[in-house]
Amino acid sequence: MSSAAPRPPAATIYSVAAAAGVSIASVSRALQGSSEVSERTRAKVLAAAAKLNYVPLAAARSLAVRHHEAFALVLPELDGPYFSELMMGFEAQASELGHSVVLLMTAGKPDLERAVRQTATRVDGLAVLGSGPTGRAVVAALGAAKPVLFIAGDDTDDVEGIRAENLDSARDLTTHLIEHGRHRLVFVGDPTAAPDVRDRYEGFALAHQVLGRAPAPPVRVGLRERDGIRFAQNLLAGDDAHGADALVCANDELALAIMDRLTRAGRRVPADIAVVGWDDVMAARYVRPGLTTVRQPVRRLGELAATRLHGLLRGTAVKHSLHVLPTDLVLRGSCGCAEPPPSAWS
Amino acid sequence: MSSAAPRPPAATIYSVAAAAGVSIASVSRALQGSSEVSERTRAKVLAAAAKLNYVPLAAARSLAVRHHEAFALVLPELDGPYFSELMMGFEAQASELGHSVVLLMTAGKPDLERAVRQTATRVDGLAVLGSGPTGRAVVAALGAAKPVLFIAGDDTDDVEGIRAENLDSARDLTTHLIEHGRHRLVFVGDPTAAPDVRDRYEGFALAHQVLGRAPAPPVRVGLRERDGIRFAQNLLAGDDAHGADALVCANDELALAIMDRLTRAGRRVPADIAVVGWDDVMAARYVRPGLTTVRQPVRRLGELAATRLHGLLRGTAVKHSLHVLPTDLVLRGSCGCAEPPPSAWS
DNA sequence: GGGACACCCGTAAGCGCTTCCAATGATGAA
DNA sequence: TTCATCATTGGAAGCGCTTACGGGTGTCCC
Repeated sequence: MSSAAPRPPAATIYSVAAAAGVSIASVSRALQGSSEVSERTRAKVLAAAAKLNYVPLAAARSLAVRHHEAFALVLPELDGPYFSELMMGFEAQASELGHSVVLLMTAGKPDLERAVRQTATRVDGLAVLGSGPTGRAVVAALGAAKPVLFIAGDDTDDVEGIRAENLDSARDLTTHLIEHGRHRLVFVGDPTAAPDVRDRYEGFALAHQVLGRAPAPPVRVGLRERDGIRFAQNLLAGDDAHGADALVCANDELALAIMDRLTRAGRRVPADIAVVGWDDVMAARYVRPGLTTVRQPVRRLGELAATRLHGLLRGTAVKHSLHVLPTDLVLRGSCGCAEPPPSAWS
Repeated sequence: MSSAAPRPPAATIYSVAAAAGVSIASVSRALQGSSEVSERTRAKVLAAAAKLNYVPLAAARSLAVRHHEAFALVLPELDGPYFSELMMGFEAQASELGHSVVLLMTAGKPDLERAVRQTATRVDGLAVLGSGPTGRAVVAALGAAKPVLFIAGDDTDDVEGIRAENLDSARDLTTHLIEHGRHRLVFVGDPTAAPDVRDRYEGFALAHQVLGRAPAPPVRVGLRERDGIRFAQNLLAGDDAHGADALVCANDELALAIMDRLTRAGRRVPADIAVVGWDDVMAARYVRPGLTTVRQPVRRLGELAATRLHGLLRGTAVKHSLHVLPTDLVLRGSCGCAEPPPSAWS
């Protein structure tokens, strides 16, 4: 049922040196592109390395040079375009800077601290999405042993943070809804769940206040599809958001699920009730009406995380200068705007 | 403009040993949970380690134990639920098996071979999505230096492969469409692009052949949104898929984009033309009509990849036993079936 | 009370790589 | 021709950790 893995012993710098007839120092120099080797030697080494299929051992190098050339990205999960984009941006930039990225997912991990520590052993720094439980666990596990960066979280004394703009866009979005003539706006999402959501609700409230209106308290639900379904059921049953004519949802996943349920139950969007979200996920432009939402520069956020970690490591980079990236409103049909024609569709 | 990073010198096993008043061997033993230490010593070591905020150096351990406890996952990109799910499954299982995962994205990388080699230096084995250009590059860069596993690719002499079932589900899906009374089915996708797509077209063809019909040749387009848009335009212009009353698309992204464009142009789905896809992405159940598709056990594919890599490494696991995971048809409205009621909706 | 045995623990030898330092040979100047 | 100079090279130390190996306790039994 099982067959041995007869992998030949891996080539080392010694076997390459022997094959090339030079010292290991020369092999190292030739392979690192140092100028201190003659062309002749370099050629011999390269040939030997190729023949032996030599893959140097990062562990040995790391030990010698005393760093890893690797970053960790720790995410709660990886569902939906937000995480994908973030990760792609991070990986691209890290790679550009010469770093590998090791990934750690925290959802469903029984011993988070252990997982964090194990990851931390092999990287120079970690970027963590959110400063919530995950973020705290990371800091708890690591102390200040390695640089940590919070993405879309609050920055604290010992941890830096970067994030996208939320408050202003929330205010604009809410104001936009009010200008559509909506009177009873309800925010769907839990402001205490994440700084992102907190800021969005704050913007929502602000838009009301400048008009001398009182914002309704938020309906505290999670960010996932299932939370939206539950909320929609409650709304239809008359329990939540009574009489609302506009729903400002904390993200698109929520908004999409709610819109779907409402529509199926005969409510018309946006005629009876407007629905908007955040993130501009792919599905947001496929539903009818298209979902009005806020596009976040998520990829850039990922890139910035890698860049900043790099800076932190090298001691260049101002400490605790929170970076905030701008966002864009994208208006589609669900807020009451005219649906853009197909040709302008993107 | 820049401030130094005054990170104190990291604690090592030596500093912990000194602080605990024991030898480094004892520290190692205590931290590894070896039984060869007294409770007293273990407690002292743990306390010292905690106080010093000790994070052991994986590089040093790797060097000593001669493996990395890490796998690489090599993906072309990370857009959409397919990749996310795959990665989540892979990471979860790898973690379960005590491995870290380092991620390598190949899209947009100028020097792929270099990137692969750099990644390979720090892992015990690599899982690669697809046996196409990316897969070949990996094998080229590595030779047989490390175990490599192709996910959803062809397995070759030196590389193992795992994948989801495609041919049968394609046959079933196609047959289902024919049973709905469709006569002119067209396959949208390029069978030469990936083994996945190849098998899907093969199943498509098979379904025709058993009924004594001749399958139409595939319309060779890519798998992305933009490819779907272009195809839809051609179809509307009468250039491609002339007279088709059913479109079997190589994936959901394509199907969704096509369905959207067609609907906007006044074609009724499924009345005028049925559209089906593969993957069961989130958006597939939000569009109206719901997209009939094939659900792949993508997460399990990721898990299996990690498990198999682990087996390969330990020499347990049969070589070249291609694993094929079963798939499910999920019937929604776009093929002509009655749309399931909300309560049965999932 | 002495020997055998467990049980812990410290010593030291590497793991594969980088890099400082000294040695070598070649080259040019005197 | 001789000596200083330079470009290359090899020797060797050391990065932090694991793990035989052997030595030192304490315990138990005869």
